[in-house]
Amino acid sequence: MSNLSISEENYLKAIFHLYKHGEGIGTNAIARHLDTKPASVTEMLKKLADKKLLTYEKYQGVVPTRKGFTLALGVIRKHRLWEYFLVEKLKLKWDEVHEIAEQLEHIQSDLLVEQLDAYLGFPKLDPHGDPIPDKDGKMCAMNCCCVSEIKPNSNARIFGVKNHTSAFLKHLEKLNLTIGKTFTLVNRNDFDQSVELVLNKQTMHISKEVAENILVEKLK
Amino acid sequence: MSNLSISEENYLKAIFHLYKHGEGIGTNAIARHLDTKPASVTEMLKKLADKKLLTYEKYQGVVPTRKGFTLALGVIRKHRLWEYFLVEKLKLKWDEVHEIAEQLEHIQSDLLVEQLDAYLGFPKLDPHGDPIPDKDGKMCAMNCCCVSEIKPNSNARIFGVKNHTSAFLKHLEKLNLTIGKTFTLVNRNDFDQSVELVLNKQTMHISKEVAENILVEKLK
DNA sequence: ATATTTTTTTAGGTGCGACTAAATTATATT
DNA sequence: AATATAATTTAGTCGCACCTAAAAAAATAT
Repeated sequence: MSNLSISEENYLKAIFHLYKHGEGIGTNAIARHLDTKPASVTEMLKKLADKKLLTYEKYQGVVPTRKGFTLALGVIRKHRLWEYFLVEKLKLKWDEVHEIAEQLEHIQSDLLVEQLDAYLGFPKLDPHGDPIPDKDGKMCAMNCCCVSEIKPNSNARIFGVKNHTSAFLKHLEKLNLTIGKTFTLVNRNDFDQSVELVLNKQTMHISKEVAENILVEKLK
Repeated sequence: MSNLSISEENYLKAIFHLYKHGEGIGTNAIARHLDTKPASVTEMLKKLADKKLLTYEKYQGVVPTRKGFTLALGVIRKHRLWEYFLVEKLKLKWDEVHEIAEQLEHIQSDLLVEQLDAYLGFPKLDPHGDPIPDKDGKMCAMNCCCVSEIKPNSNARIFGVKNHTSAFLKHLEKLNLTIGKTFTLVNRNDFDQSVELVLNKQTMHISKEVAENILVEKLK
């Protein structure tokens, strides 16, 4: 029975995300992700290594083990199920749920999670377009990319977001750039990487920062 | 903004319950309630007194302040709403929800609580018959007593329970003594305070311990 | 290849919430 | 009222998860 503290779960989650985004899992990166200091990370890595949740050698970085992976996925599963619940059942807005789910993801009860999943109808995607791992950690493959990666003159449908902060999501809401919307990217400006797109026959400008954080699936 | 730790919330809750049941709020009693040691309680009482959640003077015991009272009620509200949710929506059994609600009650988000309450239809009672405080801390008055307090030859309807442990609730389930059931108490045995009652035309015996933990409303 | 910068680790400390053992105060008994 | 018992508090520790400052190793630049 591996019962982890909230901190330990958060470390595993952070390491998982860095690993998946191929960002290189350094002490510094983890610290930035968790809003903590590198020295604290080093200590925790030793503890997690003792528990066989990752392999760690001084100065050599970190590799999660299968067990660590599985536990991280379990936390992510809970986070995304709760987000789905909060939006679909409790009618919270997509920019209101992240902080709450950060708390709910640490509730320990397998029974609870499985019943919640069933109650929600085994959803595949959370309100931000992220795939929800099933009971066995499997999740649907994602075939999407950032707006900053698609070519001018292509059509795309908004699939999800990379940034989950309330500020960003509210901004998207204001621009009417929500999940499911389709648009045509008409131009990318070389000097600042901002893009022009047409949505509902209206032309709009979005900054590089915004473009990098919107995930789309290409159409046709 | 008074943001309490989980420990602090648990102390307030324990003190509230002792206070309400008129059990005398001693360091010892609180420790027993929280499965901790009296010395630890003393320290925490000082901290809670500093935060004006109770008044405390050495060796003189404790009195919760209005603020402490309100915060305790808030935690209890959340506990009971979550229990209701777990049973009514997720279909957990009444003996499976207490532990989980002990965790969920510490989730911090006013918005979440109010939406949950609305989603559940503003329930007045939780699955164990305990009243759920509303937004303002008001809850319906309870007019019930223990089976150990009613007289032979009276009819009663089961209203709730005092003991929330899984063991006790499973026991009741087995005896078919669940909320809403009505019975006639036919006799109380002097030597062990056990009682005989008739439910669905069947006579059954229940121990003093069980009788003390079943709440009933008297009929006719 | 050496020097500089960045990253990572160690050493030593802090606050929280628990603990044990010992001292103190309150309560009950005779 | 004196004494025994029970409740409470103090004093001193501990583990966890964080911190800062300084040392060590790795990466980068010259």
